[in-house]
Amino acid sequence: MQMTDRNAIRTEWDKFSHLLKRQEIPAKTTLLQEGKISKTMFFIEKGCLRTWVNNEGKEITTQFFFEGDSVSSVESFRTNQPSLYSIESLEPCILQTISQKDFQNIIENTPELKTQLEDHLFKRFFQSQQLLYSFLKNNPKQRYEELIEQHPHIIQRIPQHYIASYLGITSVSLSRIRNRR
Amino acid sequence: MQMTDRNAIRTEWDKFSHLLKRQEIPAKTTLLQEGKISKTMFFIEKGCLRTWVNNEGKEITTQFFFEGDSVSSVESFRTNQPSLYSIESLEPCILQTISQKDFQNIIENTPELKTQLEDHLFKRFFQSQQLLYSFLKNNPKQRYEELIEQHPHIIQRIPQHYIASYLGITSVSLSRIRNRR
DNA sequence: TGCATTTCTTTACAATTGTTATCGTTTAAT
DNA sequence: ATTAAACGATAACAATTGTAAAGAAATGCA
Repeated sequence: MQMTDRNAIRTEWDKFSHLLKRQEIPAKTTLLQEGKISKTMFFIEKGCLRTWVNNEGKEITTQFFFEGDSVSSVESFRTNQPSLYSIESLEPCILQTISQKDFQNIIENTPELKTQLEDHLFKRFFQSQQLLYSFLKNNPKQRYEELIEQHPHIIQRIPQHYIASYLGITSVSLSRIRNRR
Repeated sequence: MQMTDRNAIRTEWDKFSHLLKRQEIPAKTTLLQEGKISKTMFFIEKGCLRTWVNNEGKEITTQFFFEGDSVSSVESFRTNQPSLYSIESLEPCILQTISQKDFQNIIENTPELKTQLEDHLFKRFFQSQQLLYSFLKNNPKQRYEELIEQHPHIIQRIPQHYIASYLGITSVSLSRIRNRR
């Protein structure tokens, strides 16, 4: 999964701002390709990103990220294994980036941040589980309504066909759900 | 989510076997009720357990555990929050149990084990994510075939209606999938 | 062994979803 | 401003799933 905890970790990282590099990218820019090893972590200053996996030629979006979020292929970043998903911009973005090497140095030499990172990962784990439960408990319509309730900014900002795959359905089906009743 | 990493953590824990209590329970025994705070971790010596959530009166099984697995409501155990699911035996079991207090003492005083626990949690996080991807990528039939391939012992040992809810479908639908082709 | 419970299958029907395609509309880039 | 690309809605049809009910088969316990 990815890191994303608005304003929580980011503020701590400001102490190491000299290790950050500013980067501007247009929309639809690939920051990490599925199968490659993640060597960079991104902080979103402006814009939004998504992660997605290729499933038999079709793109499935697995997560969205916005201003204040930190994004990387966490497993790949941590274990040097190939990433299971791609990271891509959905809008023109301003990013701050840090290398894996610098990141690991900071973590190893700052116990406080290490603890914070572990707590952060634990929270992400918890959220991932909650999302899984939503698939077990709810049908597509219910998941869509849950998304409206819990993450209205996603509905407002992201094109629907990305949201559809994020919900595990086709864009046709999402359009039907929206225009029912 | 729950801990489960056959023979990995367990062997380390043998050093603290004097803190473990042996417990024998019949099938269908509730070890932790949804909404309660988890104060115990279980190691399965013999038998199997499941975790499940209540969804509008219907039970949805979220995970299965077997010999060598360690089981607790990890989030509840770690944060003292009410558990989101129940833990229940599916067969008569022999368990070894350790209290939250003893567990935390060991973790805090054994850096090696603390690191091991964090790695373990990271792996669980990764698995939880993989499972989520399976829901995004595959239809029920594909998920069932994936389960046969990756966890055949579950198919062999667990009644089908539990497996059905674990796959996010009804037992009727699973029966149909099995008897197609 | 016998009985009760649990488990699995099957049927019929309604509802939902996937697929493919078409067609406006909106958005973005030059 | 014009053109191309992206996006969303809709239709028709096949396939899948949920629901409710009934019954067969397997299991567990007295």
